[in-house]
Amino acid sequence: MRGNLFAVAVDLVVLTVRRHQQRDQLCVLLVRRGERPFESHWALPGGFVQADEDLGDTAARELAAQTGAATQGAVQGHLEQLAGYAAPDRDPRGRVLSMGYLPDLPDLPDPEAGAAFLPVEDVYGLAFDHDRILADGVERARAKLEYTTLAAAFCPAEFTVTDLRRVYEAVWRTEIDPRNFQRKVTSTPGFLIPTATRVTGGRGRPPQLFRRGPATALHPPMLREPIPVPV
Amino acid sequence: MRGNLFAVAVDLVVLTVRRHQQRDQLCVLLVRRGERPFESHWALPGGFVQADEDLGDTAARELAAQTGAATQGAVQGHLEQLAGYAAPDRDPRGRVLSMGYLPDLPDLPDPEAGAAFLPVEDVYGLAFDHDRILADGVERARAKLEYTTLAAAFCPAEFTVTDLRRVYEAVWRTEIDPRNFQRKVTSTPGFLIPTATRVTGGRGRPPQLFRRGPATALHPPMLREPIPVPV
DNA sequence: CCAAAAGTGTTGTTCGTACACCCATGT
DNA sequence: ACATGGGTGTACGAACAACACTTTTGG
Repeated sequence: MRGNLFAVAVDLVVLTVRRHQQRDQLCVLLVRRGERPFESHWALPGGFVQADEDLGDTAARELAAQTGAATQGAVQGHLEQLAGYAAPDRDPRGRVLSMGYLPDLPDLPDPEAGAAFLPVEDVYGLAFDHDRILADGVERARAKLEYTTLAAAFCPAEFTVTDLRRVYEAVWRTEIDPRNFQRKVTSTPGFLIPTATRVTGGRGRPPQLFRRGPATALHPPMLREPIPVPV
Repeated sequence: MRGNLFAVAVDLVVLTVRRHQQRDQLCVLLVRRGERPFESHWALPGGFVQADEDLGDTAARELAAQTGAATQGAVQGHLEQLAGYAAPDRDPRGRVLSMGYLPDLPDLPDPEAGAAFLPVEDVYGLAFDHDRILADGVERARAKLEYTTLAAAFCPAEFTVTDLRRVYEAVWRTEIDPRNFQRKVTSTPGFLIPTATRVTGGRGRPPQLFRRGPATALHPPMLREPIPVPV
């Protein structure tokens, strides 16, 4: 069998929306490397594929290790492959191919020591080519908000339409008309399930609380820009 | 460095539209394997990543080897990564990770001996997990017709609106209203460039001939189904 | 003239945007 | 009362489906 031999790794782009510097921001889970190369640099969590593992197995195992094993069951089937990265010089130790993975999962617990959620806008200089993998993951997540119900996974178990809108606004860095957004998401069957309770204590009219519905696709999709008119 | 070692390969899903059994059909380039395992089975063209090659380099090299080196220059930058496949038992020789690639290229010459374009609908039982890779490639190509001008790459250098429509119909296995299709594609700026010549010899009114324009995106996209109403 | 294929005009519907307006609560 | 945020109604426009209709060739 011709060809060079590679170590194969999986790197995770774990995204969430957190309040940072007085606004909701898209954040990514990073870990501080404890060994060379890139010792003490931030990096995406990940690890090598072991014997008898498929890529998704490795991704699920690493995800459970980083975010608490409790979520492992719910994680299966919600891991999306991003792309493969295999530039000859991407790892000084030798040839390593890394597969990027993007998990779609509900709101996450706070990270352990040595790990943190940092706003993607402030992140530069990650280890290896992780800046690139992160950029691809963010772009994929942005695209998925358009045609899937992924945004609801960034919210807590119960949330308001405004919470959901803030997810879109944080991920896309745009402003969305609250009134049209309301109609759009509440009229999509299976996206949001109303609960009996309402929120109290806020300033205005108490909003309705919703849970995630069974729908995964958005038809028609949510539009990201005010239509790029082709003239 | 922990983890198992893999050979890394690239497999190409080279698609084209050809006339087969009296109708235009989406066909894929396959090669007959000359060695074990899966000797004499059909397989996707591909090969192993060599030293100092990145994945795209390997894909471009294999593509040039299979379709004639003449196209190599035009091929750069038109290779889209599909996904990585690394099931532990996908290759009996040992652990092999394969990256699928989908080239977007203009109409192709006839294949060499030992290779053929076969209708994707008739293809089963390819070597390794190539049935799966093919299915992923076909689905990606179908999706790309919606929002890119890829369909024009399946046509000869000069083509009619009807030629272009037949590409959509062959790839999507649907029927499209010729009149609305005409308006849609001719009104998208940069998609089609009219030429001075017209076709003669056909049965009805001679159609206008077009060349591929510079546009790569389709805004708004071409719709694939009569809108899957969510009720 | 007639059939066949190319191409245009028109109408109804769906869906998004913009924005006026009403609702329900805290202060 | 009034500010604040939640939520509804409505008018306008863009784009698509459906299909009648005109144009231009070959037989």
